[in-house]
Amino acid sequence: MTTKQKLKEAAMRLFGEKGYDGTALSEIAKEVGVKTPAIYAFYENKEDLFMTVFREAMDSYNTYVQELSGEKKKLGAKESLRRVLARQYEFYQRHREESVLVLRYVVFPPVFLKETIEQAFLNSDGLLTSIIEQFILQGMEEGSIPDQSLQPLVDAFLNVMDGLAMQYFYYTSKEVYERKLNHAFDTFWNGVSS
Amino acid sequence: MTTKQKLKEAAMRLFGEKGYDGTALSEIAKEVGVKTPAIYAFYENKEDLFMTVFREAMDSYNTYVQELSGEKKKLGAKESLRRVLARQYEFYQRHREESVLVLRYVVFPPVFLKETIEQAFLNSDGLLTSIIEQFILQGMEEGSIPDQSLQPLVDAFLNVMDGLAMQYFYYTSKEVYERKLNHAFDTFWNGVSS
Amino acid sequence: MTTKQKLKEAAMRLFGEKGYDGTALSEIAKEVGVKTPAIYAFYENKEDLFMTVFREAMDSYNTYVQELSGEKKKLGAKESLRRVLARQYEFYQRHREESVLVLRYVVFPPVFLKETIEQAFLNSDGLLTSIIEQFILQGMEEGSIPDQSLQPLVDAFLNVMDGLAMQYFYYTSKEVYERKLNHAFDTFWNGVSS
Amino acid sequence: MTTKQKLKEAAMRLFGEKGYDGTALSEIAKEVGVKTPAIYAFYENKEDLFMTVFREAMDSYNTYVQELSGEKKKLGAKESLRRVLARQYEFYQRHREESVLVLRYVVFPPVFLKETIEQAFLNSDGLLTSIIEQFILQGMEEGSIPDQSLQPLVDAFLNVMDGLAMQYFYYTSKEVYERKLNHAFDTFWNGVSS
DNA sequence: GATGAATGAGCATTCATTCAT
DNA sequence: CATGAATGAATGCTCATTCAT
Repeated sequence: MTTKQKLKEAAMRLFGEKGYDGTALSEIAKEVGVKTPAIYAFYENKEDLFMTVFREAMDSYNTYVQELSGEKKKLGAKESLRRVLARQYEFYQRHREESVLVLRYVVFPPVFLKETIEQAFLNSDGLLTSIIEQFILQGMEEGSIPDQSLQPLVDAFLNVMDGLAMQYFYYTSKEVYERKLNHAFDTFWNGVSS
Repeated sequence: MTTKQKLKEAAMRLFGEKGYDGTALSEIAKEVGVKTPAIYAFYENKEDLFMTVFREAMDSYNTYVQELSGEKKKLGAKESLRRVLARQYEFYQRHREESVLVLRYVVFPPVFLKETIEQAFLNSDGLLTSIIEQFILQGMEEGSIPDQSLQPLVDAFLNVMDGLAMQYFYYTSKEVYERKLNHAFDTFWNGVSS
Repeated sequence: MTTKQKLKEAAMRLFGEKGYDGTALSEIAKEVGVKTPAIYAFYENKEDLFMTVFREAMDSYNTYVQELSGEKKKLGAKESLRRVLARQYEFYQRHREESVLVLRYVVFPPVFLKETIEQAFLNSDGLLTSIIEQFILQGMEEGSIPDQSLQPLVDAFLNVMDGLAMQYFYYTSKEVYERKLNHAFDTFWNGVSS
Repeated sequence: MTTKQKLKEAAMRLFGEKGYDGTALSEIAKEVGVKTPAIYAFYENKEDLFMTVFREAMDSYNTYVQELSGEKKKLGAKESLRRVLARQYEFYQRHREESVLVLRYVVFPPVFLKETIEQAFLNSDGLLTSIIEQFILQGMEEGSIPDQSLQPLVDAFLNVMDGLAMQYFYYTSKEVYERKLNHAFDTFWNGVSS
């Protein structure tokens, strides 16, 4: 793997773990086995490295989420919605570094990123919203969800997702997390389908 | 107000907004109208100042939550649970700085705080759990919640709370947030009570 | 003498000798017997230190020049003009560091100083011009200088001064310099008075 | 034009404008449209590039001056001397970059150049002196200059030249400069011929 | 309590230079 | 010839911290 790629990965992990200000370029370089100035052969400066890495993580998350919409017809609404949570969980597990980074900086953006990130977040949020809407509409068509206005259900589901996002990062136990995921979803579905 | 108090407040806000590493003692001092070394008259060092401030924020949050349990008998279970969310929201609004700080460092603790914070969090979490349990039991006694095992409902409710916590910090609009809060709770209660 | 003062003097000499870019703050600090960051207790940054020092040198030169005009009546025009050169020479000798600095940066200003310096130079130049004018007028009144238009003589005298300024810095020998000064002035006066 | 030649020209301009320490090799390379290490194919290091360029500028100036001596018989002494100034002026205009460089580093040589430059300067100065001497002697033979010792007149003329050199770099206006040149020379000639 | 002076440690960044390709 | 990758050395600057006053 190229030095540039390795720098990106080290940066991803360290920026995620210790934050932008808490991560020295020298640490990133050291992890890659290179001296600090070598970074400047690939990135303009610390901010550039961070932004590159952050954008990539964000894109990776968005792509992951977007792929859900391709599968809508195969499953019932309930299973589709559960799959959304499962997929989010899968992303956290397979791309832990990206997840941490995205979550961290979406909730606590450094000043110089605030605007860019809000933009990116609204984008991603809108995408997700429309996917959820489709699944819920599907549920109404199927009859598994009674006819009612859409927004409350979408809001509730997004709330479940956000709650699970936070919990993923402070409940380290797989079992506990999966239990919480199931309980949250079951209660949600109960509320939606009755 | 004493310098010490003023330092605590400035530190609270700045540590919350810009993070531990992103906040220089000189900034805190400047906000208070004092030179940096003056801080050392009250706090051993940066870490000490941070810990003091963090602990206080955490305590403030815990106290706020704890006060809920005193009121259990006056209201029905549904209203009591809704009040929990309302109270959390109230805390965010009245003590925005404390909220940001607690949320930020519970989810992303700096290395030197990891252990302390996990302890504190488990504590707070346990407290909250038992309060929620009581309200749900009350609901079962009242008949507003069908008999069933407790944990799923508690997990679901805590998840609603966590979701709302995150959302408070990235949806800045009051109206949007309140809508999301109501929709999340209504769906939860629908799922729980049916 | 205070550290601040000592810093200024070291900066004056080093900036004059080795230029702005050729002088590291660490050198200045070292000469004063202090570590580099101590500089920041007194000056905002390198540019600030330089500007302070430069402005002071410029002021010092201007003051020196200005003092000439107070003495006009005591001497004949010829002696007064010769005294201007003598006084400039005296300034170079007594304030060698200031001289070098002023000359260096008036002729070769760094980009960030161009404007400020041009301003300061025009100021100083105007001052000097009017002093020379007075002495020449005095010469005409006395009859030592034939009536004629002023500007050619002023231009010629200022040119003598500029030439001597340059020569001071590349002819290190006192004797040679003084000879050149006398020859230049004598020829000038010959040209002016005939 | 060859890369080597282009490098020399870029170096000439940049070293003249911003000084040796203020000019990065990368800037020079960028102006030529080449990467920094390419420079090392032609020059041993920065110093070598600088010295090459400086020597060339110095030679160019010397050659220019030397060419004056070939023409001595065609004109009267006065016109010949005026031509020296005109030619110097012409050189400044046609070879502005070279002029700046020569002037800058003759007056303010960097440490590593001091010796070389003093040598070169004395050489050039001697050359110029002997040319001026010839013209003045010619004037005496012609009778346009009264018999007298040579040195004062040579010194005075060189002073005029030096003054004009300095002024060329801080009076940007062509008209002003030409006026100053004429006034300086006329006064000089007046002084010399009477 | 509070401050001015000072510092050690560290950081982002620049730059001249090297070397394999 | 020219470049990409890499580095050692240095630079300006920041920051937490100390200490005498």
